[in-house]
Amino acid sequence: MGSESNQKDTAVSEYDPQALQAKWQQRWEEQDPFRASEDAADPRERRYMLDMFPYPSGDLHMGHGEVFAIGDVVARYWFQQGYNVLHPIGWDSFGLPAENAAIKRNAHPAEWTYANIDVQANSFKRYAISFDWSRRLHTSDPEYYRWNQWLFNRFFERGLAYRKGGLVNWCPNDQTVLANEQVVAGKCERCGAEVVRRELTQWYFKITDYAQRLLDDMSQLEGGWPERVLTMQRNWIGRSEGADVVFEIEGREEPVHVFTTRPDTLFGATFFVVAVDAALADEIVTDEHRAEFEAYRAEVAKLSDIERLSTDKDKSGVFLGRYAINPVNGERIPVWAADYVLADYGHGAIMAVPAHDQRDLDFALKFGLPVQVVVHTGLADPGETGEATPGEGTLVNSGPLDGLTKAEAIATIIRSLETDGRGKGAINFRLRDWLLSRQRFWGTPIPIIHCPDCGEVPVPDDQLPVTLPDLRGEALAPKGISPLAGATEWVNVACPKCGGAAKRDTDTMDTFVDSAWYFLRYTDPNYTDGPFDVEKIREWGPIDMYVGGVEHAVLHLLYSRFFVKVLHDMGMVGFTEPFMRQLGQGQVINGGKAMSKSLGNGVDLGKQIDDFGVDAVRLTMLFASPPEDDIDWADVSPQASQKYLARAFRVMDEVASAPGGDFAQGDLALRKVTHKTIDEVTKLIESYRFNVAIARLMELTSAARKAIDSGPGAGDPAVREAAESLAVMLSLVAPYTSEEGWERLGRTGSVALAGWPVADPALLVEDSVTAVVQVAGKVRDRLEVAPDISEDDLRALALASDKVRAHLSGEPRKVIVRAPKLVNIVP
RNA sequence: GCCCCCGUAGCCCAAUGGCAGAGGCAAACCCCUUAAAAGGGUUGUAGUGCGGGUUCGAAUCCCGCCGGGGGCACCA
Repeated sequence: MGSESNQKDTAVSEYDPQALQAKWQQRWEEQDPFRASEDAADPRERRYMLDMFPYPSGDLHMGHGEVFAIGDVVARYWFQQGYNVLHPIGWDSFGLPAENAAIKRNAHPAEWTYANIDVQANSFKRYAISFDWSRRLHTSDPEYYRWNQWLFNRFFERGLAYRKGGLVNWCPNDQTVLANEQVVAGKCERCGAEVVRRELTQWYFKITDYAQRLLDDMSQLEGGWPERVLTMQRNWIGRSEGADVVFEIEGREEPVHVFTTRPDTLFGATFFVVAVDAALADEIVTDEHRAEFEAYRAEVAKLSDIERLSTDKDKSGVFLGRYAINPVNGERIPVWAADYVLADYGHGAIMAVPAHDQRDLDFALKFGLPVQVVVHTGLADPGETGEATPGEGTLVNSGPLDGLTKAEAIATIIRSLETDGRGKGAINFRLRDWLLSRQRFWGTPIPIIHCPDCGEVPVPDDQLPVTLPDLRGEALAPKGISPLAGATEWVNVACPKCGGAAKRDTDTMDTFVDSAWYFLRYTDPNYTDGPFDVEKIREWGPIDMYVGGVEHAVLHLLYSRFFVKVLHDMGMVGFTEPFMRQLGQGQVINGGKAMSKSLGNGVDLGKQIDDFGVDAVRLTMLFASPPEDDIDWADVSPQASQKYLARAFRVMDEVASAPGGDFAQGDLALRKVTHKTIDEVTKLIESYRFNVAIARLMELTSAARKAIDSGPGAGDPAVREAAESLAVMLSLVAPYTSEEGWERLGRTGSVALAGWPVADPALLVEDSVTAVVQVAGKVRDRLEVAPDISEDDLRALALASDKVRAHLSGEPRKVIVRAPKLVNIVP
């Protein structure tokens, strides 16, 4: 090939992203290059890369664009490294939006759902994500949700699924109950409506049985999960250590337990508080006080959660006319009902120690209850100041505890309580059981039949799945009870046990049940003998990398961890944690704000792709910032990304040597750049620092550009080496550009499976390095030295420098040498 | 109120105890062009939010503030 520019101009092709997409998407469709192998004889090590599966709310949006780009880099890197990679995709396709759409269009939720899934699947294919499409699943398929029901039955058998009545969170907008985790600051996590409390009988999973293990097993995740997510889970589980103390209530046979983290302050308990909505309050209130109590209870019930839980709200409560007996000193203390004590934490009742607890003090001062100091902290009397003293100190007014420190007193009193049978050391969790019933249609029917004679009877496994009846349009409108209740024919069945007339449970499961185990089914989504093939999970699990949004830090991730522990106890999986590593990506925002319809600042992923091409959009997402940071689309330039890709493409396209040449004959300077880049990019990808990795690829591209234009020229083997390495490394980010470049380089087969380049250590060694010589921290000279120079030699060289000596008068006090890069002389 | 993370150039971000700048955007200038676009190239600007401290040496470690973000929040 000649070097005349006119000849070059005709040879160089235009970089046309849309044309490349059409060409290569079709080839990949034919070649199916990312299929995971189940062949037991396949010697490749297995890796499981999982993206949080999408909800089919419409087409893919910018957030999907980011999260799947990140996951795809990891998966494609592993493919290049020669692993047998499982990188599946499916849809979390049960849920409310489908139902709302169906009501509006007088249609079935499935129509909207599966139409959206098709749209998203096509977008994923265009977006060039390296999925194994053969493992696709949808949670709304009866063949999927049948296994939700099967698992429910197993949980039920083990006492881990149970029904109980109680106050629950109710979303008046969605007309359904919510789990604790789905209530954020008193509002519905999904729609933002203010949540109210309702008395309902509902199904729960007993996640609290696993609270301690959920906490303990986090040690397996340290270093693999973002610290932030682990902290959030710890907060959510909320373990506290203390004691259970038994109080007699005058006139009640059964004593009452309270949980306290401060048993040392037991002598300072001057009153007793029961949660106003606890059954105990209703039971023990005297006739004399009942009217007042009921009025108060009604008033509290009217408050929204937000008002009720607001910290700066005035304390309120009523005296119940009863007295409790302090077990350590026999004192009679009045029993009050108040809303600052929660019915569903601890035992729904507390001993109040106003001197050392601010909440109790506020209450005591408001109602004129006594304040008794039992820990001398050196601070002023809380009864005078209104400031409780919860800190360390010496016990006083506490009989046998006097003179002890807080820690000593806690240990002593617990021992003493245990001896007397009046209490014991105890641990309490903030975590509540997982409420899983939902009064909505588009979900998994709870496989229980209510029989007047046999009670709650699970639908036998061989009769699963309990499929949804065919309801559509108006029949799905929220009425406060499940739409399934209206399907009379469906509801009325024979009891599986006695054959008598019975009714199906009409609630459906929280969709978080669907997502709590879907990753296990990817190993064989068509498996018919169980939710997943135990043998295949042994091969693939646990998941090596899980990529998704931090918004699921407690919900989905906690539930999945719980499920896997139960499955472990059932002997179905060999591990106790599902996700060994987790990468939580930030959000894509625009102009400093979350994208929203009301703000009118939405950016459409499809439009971005139309304008700049898939590769440029992916590159922009990954180059903008570290994965976990938010990306402000107003700060980035997909246009610039496209320009870079065109530049990279031209380098590959202009290589003038034939494939298979001897790189060793190539220009040494460029070869060193190439190998240094390979080395650094490898480390950067492995530490998920994709933005920096891309910067290195840009440098390599510039170096190759220079070599072509003003160096050894396009025919030099080093230029080919640089371009081929670039094509492979860039393929993680920009698969279309790389495929085309690879083909232009005369290479055959998909670049995606070409194999990751390996840096030659011999080419990573520098001939010389610049050593900086500082005097009192200021740079005074630079020396070119051998990289393996000894400390002594470098010290001698530095001290011999004229520029250095000019700043020295006499002998230096100290010389610090860090060969080969730095000498600091302290005069 | 408590806990965590983050403040580096006009902007997005590198540098994890050793020369503050790798990369990009924007800006300015040059080459190419009849011209423009495209393309190629060159260049600056910050002393790291503020104040202390540790150290031969601090963006980096420690303490206290300021600003931004997040989590928990009447959990006994």
